[in-house]
Amino acid sequence: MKQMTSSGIVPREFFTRNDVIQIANELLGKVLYTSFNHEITAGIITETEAYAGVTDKASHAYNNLRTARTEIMYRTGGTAYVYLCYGIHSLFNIVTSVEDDPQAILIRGIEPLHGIEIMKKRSGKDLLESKYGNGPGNVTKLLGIRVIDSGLDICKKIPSERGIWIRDEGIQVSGEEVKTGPRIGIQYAAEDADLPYRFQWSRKK
DNA sequence: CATAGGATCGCCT
DNA sequence: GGCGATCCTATGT
Repeated sequence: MKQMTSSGIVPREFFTRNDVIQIANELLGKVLYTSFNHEITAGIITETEAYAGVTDKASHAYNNLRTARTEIMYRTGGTAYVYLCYGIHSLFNIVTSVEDDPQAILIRGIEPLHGIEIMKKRSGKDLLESKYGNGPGNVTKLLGIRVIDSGLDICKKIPSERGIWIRDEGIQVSGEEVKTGPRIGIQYAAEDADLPYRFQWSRKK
């Protein structure tokens, strides 16, 4: 499908498809941007996990659970869903499918691309190695994403105040560089714990 | 109202 | 490999 608009912003139709597994796979190599207080940072998406809606025991929306927190997951594809994990980390997800079908993708890793100095400041590191973008808590730390950003529309570029968007910059991801496996930290999800819904991209040198 | 536990991370041994 | 940090959410009384 066409994923490139004139601005390069990944459009709504990319996210509203009813196939969260496919979208999680296709997000690898896309570039995730944030603009907070006019500070723009970006990273190449390297790891994702799919959460497959009301029948997925690992999903916050399992069994059609609706609460103040999960209500965001019921919005249209292309909406940001951010929540606090272990009282410490903000985890960033992208809602997929259409309204009232709460599928989502957790972004678990980025390779820092733009705004390196800002990311250094956020991480407290003098040297920003690419591995510092590994892990969902580290993604939000480097990009500055917080729980208050839950509900943002990521299908339009808002380079001021608080904005999140994704661009297709033509980065090629070959299938053989992508590892698929079970999701992390969801042992409670019983028979769904072993589903191969995690996608990791290791770029060849 | 009380309580248990989590889609994690980094430091410690 | 183990563990503490840290607080919101969901559930049950």
